Amino acid sequence: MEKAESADPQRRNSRQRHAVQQAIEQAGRPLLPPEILALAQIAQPSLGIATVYRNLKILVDAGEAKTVDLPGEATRYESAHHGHHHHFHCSKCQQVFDFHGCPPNLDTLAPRGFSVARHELTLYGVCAGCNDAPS
Amino acid sequence: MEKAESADPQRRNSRQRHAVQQAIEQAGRPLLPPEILALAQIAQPSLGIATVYRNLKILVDAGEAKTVDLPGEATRYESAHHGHHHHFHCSKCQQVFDFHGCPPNLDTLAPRGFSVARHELTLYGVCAGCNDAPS
DNA sequence: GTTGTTGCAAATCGTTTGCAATGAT
DNA sequence: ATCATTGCAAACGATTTGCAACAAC
Repeated sequence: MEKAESADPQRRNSRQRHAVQQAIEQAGRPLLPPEILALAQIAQPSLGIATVYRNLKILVDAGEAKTVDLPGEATRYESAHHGHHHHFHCSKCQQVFDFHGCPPNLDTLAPRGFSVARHELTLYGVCAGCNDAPS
Repeated sequence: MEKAESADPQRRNSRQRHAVQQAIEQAGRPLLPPEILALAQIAQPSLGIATVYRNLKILVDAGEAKTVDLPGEATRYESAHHGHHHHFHCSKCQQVFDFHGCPPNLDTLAPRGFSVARHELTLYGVCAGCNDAPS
């Protein structure tokens, strides 16, 4: 029910965490945990999925990574260092694209008394590639 | 991986499906499956959670209901007949609120060549109630 | 009577956690 | 040496599915 800020432990530089971070840092798109596992295992073959999840949580808490949630899909993770952007989900190829820029004055949309800290915008439609494609 | 449009069966008017639909139709906010179960069980006490899920899927496919996905939370369901709106997620009380109105020209944000059919906007912050509350 | 639908329990999927072993400081 | 971190397997919560009984047409 709560965030539990209880004195976080000292962080150590594990090879595993580094491998996980590298994976999401180098990917240009949001990755699923199994994809991250596969990528990170290139550097750390013994890596397990539980450790991937543990480190993803740590990285997200540390502001190094962000979660990307699309309806009906498992949570993806992406670097938090790739600037502010949003996602476009192509209904044809099911791929997720980044796009930059976002509407101004989003905070004025919330009901009075509400304070807006963050927003998430996702566009759905057909990407350029699929718009071209025969069918 | 695919939607499977394979000749859907004839639908019959089961009391259970009706109860599920009534529940989401009458709620003014997105509901969790267990909440829907509880509401629908008022009319159909024998109703089980599996049937709730089965009917939610049917209703969503039929365009009667919509899913509301928030990061880290289970999927909620709401009526598709309550007009266009977006969601505000309070980081304190974890409740989800509807708000109407949305930014103009959202379609111009997508990269060139992309066609925007739909959009989803979620604001995160603290709701009026929690902003007032002592702590 | 046919066949969509139900309820239950078991199964599945994504994610988390207990624990003893391991590694970074 | 200390204590964060790991790998594995078991546990977990949300959702799905097999199946025999049931109900809508």
